[in-house]
Amino acid sequence: MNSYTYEELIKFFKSVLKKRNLKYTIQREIILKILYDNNKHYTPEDLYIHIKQEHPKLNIGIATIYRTLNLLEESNIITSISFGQSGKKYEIAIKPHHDHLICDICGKIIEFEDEKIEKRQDEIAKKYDFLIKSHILQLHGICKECRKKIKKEK
Amino acid sequence: MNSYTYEELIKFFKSVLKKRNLKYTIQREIILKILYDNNKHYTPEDLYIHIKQEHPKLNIGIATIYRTLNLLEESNIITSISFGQSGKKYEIAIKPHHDHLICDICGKIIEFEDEKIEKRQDEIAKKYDFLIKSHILQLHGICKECRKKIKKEK
DNA sequence: TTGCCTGCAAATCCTTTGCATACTG
DNA sequence: CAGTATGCAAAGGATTTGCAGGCAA
Repeated sequence: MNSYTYEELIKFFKSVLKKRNLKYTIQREIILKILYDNNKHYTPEDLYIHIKQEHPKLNIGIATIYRTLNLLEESNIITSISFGQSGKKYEIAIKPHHDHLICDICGKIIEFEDEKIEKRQDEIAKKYDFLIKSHILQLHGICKECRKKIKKEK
Repeated sequence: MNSYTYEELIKFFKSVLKKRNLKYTIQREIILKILYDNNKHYTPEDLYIHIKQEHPKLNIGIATIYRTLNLLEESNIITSISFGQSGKKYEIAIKPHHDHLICDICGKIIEFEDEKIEKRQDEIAKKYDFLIKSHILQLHGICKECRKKIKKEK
């Protein structure tokens, strides 16, 4: 699948900014870079703390983070999601379609890709007359190693 | 659609209440009934407005709705989810697993169920020797109505 | 130089909490 | 009757906005 390099992503971001007569600032760059480099979900607060630590000389405000996240989300460069009690979390949207097996015990992530599922998704979209832009598929559970460990403990 | 009848659900709810020494009130009943009857995702505000209209004589407070939703979520009777700009939405949890088509423009959520995808997931899990406990499948994009709107605006 | 951006603080919105009264079991 | 639940209003958090100075194009 077509993964974006960081350079390609920046290029895309800059073209979005240009179209909307907006500017490329160091704050916007840093936020996007963190989200790109670390394949994790961040709350605005997470990002704020991360930036304070990594860039102590930069006196960033939380408002800038909110504004930037909203801008990136509108531009479909990042997406947000929230389940249960957890707050809203953001992650890069423009990435290859890596689906995930996630072990809820040890946190290990196994990536996979499956043609059959992708194809079936397209059929479903057609049925509902829906234009798919991206998708998220996560299978949560317990990996082989953790199941072994659990057995031993018993 | 729901695997539980309303009576079964109420019975389950009452047993939860009993265990925790809590009481079965008209407010709790109404909220659960709305979520059961209308197979939709509600924000607390949505529910508040709905109840004000359907039960004008009942002077319900928004705090009660929040408290009840938290109680129902803790009890795993409902679940919450939030995508994109939309706030947190609640729906009945005790029903067959289903996945989501999410319109990134208007925030509408279309639910679907697909045997083929579920089956394929099991095959993938077997391949990696992984025990699936749950999964998340979201197809993001633009719904029919929003595509129409966009066309008109051009 | 011309706006857009930023940090700050104030404002706003959403959710939770404290309290006195009402209700369930 | 005891103890929980409710509505109300106030408190608490999270997010947005207004503003004056700073910066990208």
